[in-house]
Amino acid sequence: MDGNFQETVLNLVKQIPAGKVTTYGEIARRITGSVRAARAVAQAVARNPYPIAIPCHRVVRSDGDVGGYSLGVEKKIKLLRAEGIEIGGRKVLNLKHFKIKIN
DNA sequence: CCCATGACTAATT
DNA sequence: AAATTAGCCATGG
Repeated sequence: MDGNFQETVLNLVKQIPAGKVTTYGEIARRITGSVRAARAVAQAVARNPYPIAIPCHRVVRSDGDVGGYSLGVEKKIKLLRAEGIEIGGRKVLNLKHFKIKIN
């Protein structure tokens, strides 16, 4: 198979440290050079086979909304809170503060 | 190759 | 500030 895109996405996600987050768009930008593939990135992480080992719960929306999660949004919020990320409603507070760029 | 789908985004209302 | 809308792109049928 040639599914290099998903593989690349998951490899980048693996590099996000606990207590930090990034956005679908940032990952897209890192891979394609533009934010336009953000939706494709979401597709890739949505099929993440190992949700805990590969911390896709640390990928959120650009507007601060936590976005979705294969094991349920509530679960995603719990995981993020457990890592010290503050969340109000469905949004990450101070996103700017926790957001990081990937190498 | 065409068409539908979705864990998105930026802009507009 | 919340809701809508159009645009985009990697998959899978």
